[in-house]
Amino acid sequence: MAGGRRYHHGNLREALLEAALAMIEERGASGFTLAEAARQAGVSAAAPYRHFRNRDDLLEEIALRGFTDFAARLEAAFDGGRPSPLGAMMRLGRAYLDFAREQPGHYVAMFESGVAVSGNADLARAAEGAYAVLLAAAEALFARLPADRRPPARMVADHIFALSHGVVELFARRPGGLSPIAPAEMLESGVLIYLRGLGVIDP
Amino acid sequence: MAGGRRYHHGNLREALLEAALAMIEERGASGFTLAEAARQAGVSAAAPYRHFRNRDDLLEEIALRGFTDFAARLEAAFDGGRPSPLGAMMRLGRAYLDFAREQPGHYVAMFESGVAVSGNADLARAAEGAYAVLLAAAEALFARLPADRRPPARMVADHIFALSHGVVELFARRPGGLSPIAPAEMLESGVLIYLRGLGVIDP
DNA sequence: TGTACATCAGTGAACGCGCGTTCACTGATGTAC
DNA sequence: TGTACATCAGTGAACGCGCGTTCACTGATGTAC
Repeated sequence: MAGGRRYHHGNLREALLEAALAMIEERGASGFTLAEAARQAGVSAAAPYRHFRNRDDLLEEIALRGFTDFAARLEAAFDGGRPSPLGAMMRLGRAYLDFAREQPGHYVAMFESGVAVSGNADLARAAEGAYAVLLAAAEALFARLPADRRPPARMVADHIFALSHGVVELFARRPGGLSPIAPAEMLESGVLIYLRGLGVIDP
Repeated sequence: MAGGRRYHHGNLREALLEAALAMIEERGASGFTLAEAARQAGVSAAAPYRHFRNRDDLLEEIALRGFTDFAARLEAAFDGGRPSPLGAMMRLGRAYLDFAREQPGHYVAMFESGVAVSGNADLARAAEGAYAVLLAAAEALFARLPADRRPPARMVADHIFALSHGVVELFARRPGGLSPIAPAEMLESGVLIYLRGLGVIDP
């Protein structure tokens, strides 16, 4: 950026995260190496250890940022369930796919890297934050039903989570696409049919 | 097995596949190495090259066998849609989860290893065979509907495929389980709600 | 039944490679006075 | 404004490691006669 190589990089931590992210996008979680990230940032192989305990530490930081951004996007899409819980749920689905498409490296770090979410309190908190939005969206759908006729919100959140993840993994990330149906369309129709089955939408 | 080390292994190809499978189950697709597989089979690191062109070749063979077994299990579960297409579809869901649980190494090689299905004709054929069963099961559901009221079978097959895969990835393979709901129960309820939304089941 | 020989499935050594990580070090920065 | 010094963020060399793959080779097997 600022011309010649200076002894101090100035922003090495961020540069390493960025380089790692690009490598994960291109070659998957196991295709990322600290050595290569250092090389791309223009520093020695030892430099990253001033900013991260080890390789896993950097990977977890990427997953953490991913979950944080993910939760924020879902939260924004949900928007308190306004104007209608159904509309909010459909926005959530779109936001899910948008995130997976726009932040593929983060998505991989979060869900395909084998990172132990439960072994890192910050990570677990951030992941739960994202799940909480899904749960709130499910609950909002049933707010006007009599309490004894509400489906379990957790189950509904899990179903929609699973469907979304499945669409991403099987249909959104393949080169060319395994199916002629566009992922966004596929998730939208799937969720609509599912919600009709729940009795939330009239046939 | 038969006592001392003989010069000829006798069944090296199978032994390597088995060792690789076990490594994939334990450490994921990227955690498998030819060198370690050879070690476990008790042969030199060069021996595998008498049976496989390279590392990818072995991985593809595992994925191929996985898809073949998978298709056969789905076919058996579908059983021509007897006695009812609905019952057959539910059996298909159970067979999907059973396969993922009983053959985790194969499942990983098939869906998480980055193996290029489209780059290997045999593999592509086997994968299509499995998908064809799902498609047939979807079509069978609508056989008695008037043709102009049938949902697109491909879409339905894709939805159910995505939901199944999502359940496996998010809820079936985690230690302890991310959700208190058992995967089998979760997939079953999800498919039932979805099919009700399609109008295939009465409310 | 015995022998010659082609074929096959192994060996062992070597190649080049890149990785994660540690260590004692040093150049740059910023703070106290 | 100037200087001493602590702290910080780099370096470069080295460690031990394991991997995929190739090569010329050799021991075992099985077939033809």
